[in-house]
Amino acid sequence: MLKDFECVEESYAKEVLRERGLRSTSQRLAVIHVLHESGRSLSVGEIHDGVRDILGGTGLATIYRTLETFESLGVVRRLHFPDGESGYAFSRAGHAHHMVCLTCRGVFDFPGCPVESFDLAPLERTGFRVEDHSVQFFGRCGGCGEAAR
Amino acid sequence: MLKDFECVEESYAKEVLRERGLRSTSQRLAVIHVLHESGRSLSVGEIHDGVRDILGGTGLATIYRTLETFESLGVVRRLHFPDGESGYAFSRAGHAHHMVCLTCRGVFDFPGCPVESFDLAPLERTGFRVEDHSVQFFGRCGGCGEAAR
DNA sequence: TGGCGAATTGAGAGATTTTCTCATTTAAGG
DNA sequence: CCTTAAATGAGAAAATCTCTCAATTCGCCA
Repeated sequence: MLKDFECVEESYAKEVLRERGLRSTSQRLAVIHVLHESGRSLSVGEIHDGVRDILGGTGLATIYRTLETFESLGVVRRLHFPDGESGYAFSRAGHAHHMVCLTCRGVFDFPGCPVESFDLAPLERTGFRVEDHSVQFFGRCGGCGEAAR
Repeated sequence: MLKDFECVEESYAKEVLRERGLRSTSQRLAVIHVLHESGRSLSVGEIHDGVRDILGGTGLATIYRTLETFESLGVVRRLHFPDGESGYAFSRAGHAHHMVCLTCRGVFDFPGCPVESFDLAPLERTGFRVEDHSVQFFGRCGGCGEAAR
C-alpha cells in the first residue's frame, strides 16, 4: 500500500471521519485521493479503477459504500449531468455549489450562492417550507472553451 | 383504450410533438396523463404501472423511450433527490425551476429564477462560460408540513 | 375513407448498475 | 500488543436500463 500520496484533502477527510467515529481506511483515503487528483467528477467505475491502481484488488461494493459514507459527510458530492450521466466529486463540506464543464467533467467551486439573495417569502407563503436547495452551473471551462474554437 | 382522460397537459404535449414531427401515440399521452394526474414526481416503475392501468400491456422500453423524448422536448423533467432516488415530473417547457416535497415527492413550479439576478461575471472571469444551470428547492409542502406536527 | 410508408411499440434477451451477505481483515483504543 | 467492532472482498442476486426486430399504428395523401 502506498503511503506517499497524502494530501490536504486526505487529512481533511481523515478529520471528518474521526469526528464521526468512523475509521480512516486505506480504501477511503484512496477514494479521496483519486477524486481530488483528477480535478473532475468521476463515475463509480473510474473511481474503482483509480483505487485499484493504488491499492490493488478493491471490491466494487466498497467503492459504493465509501461514496455513500462520504456523501453523507459532505466530503463528496454526487453530480447529475444534463445528459443523464452522474459522477462524484470531492467537495469541502459546508455550503458550496459547483460549475461543471460539460466537455471534460471538470468541477469548480464557485463563491457565493444565488439563492442567498433570493426572496423565499413568496414561495413559503404557498405553505412550502424550504429546507435545502441545489444550484449547479453547466458550461465549458477555460481549456475546453478554447479547444472548441 | 380510454379516450376520456384528455387534459390541458395532453393537448400541450400533442402540440409539442406535432411541432417536432413526432407522433402522438396513446402511450405517450398516457405518460403525460399519469404524470400530471399524480401531481408529484414518479419513478419509472410508477409511471409504467400507471400507464398499464390505462392502456393494458405497455412495454417498459416504451416508457423509457417516451421519458427520454419528452425530456428532450422539455415537457418532462428528471429530478434527483438528496437521497439518491430520482423521478420524472411534468413540466411546461421553457425555463422553470421546481420545489420538491421530500415527504410526498410533490412537485411545484416556482416563479422567478434566483440565477437571473446573480452576477455571473466573476465566474466567467475564471474562463468558465456558463451555458445552463439548474436550481431546485427541497422541503415540505403545506400538507406534509402540517402532518409532521 | 382507405392505403401507404415511416415512426413507434412490445417482448424478452442482454447489458449494466447497484445491493446484499457473510466470512475475513483491519483500524484504533486500552 | 490485544481486543473488538467496523470495514472490506468476493461473488451472488437484485434492480435498472438498453437493445433488437417483427408487428403495429399514426398521419399523410389520394
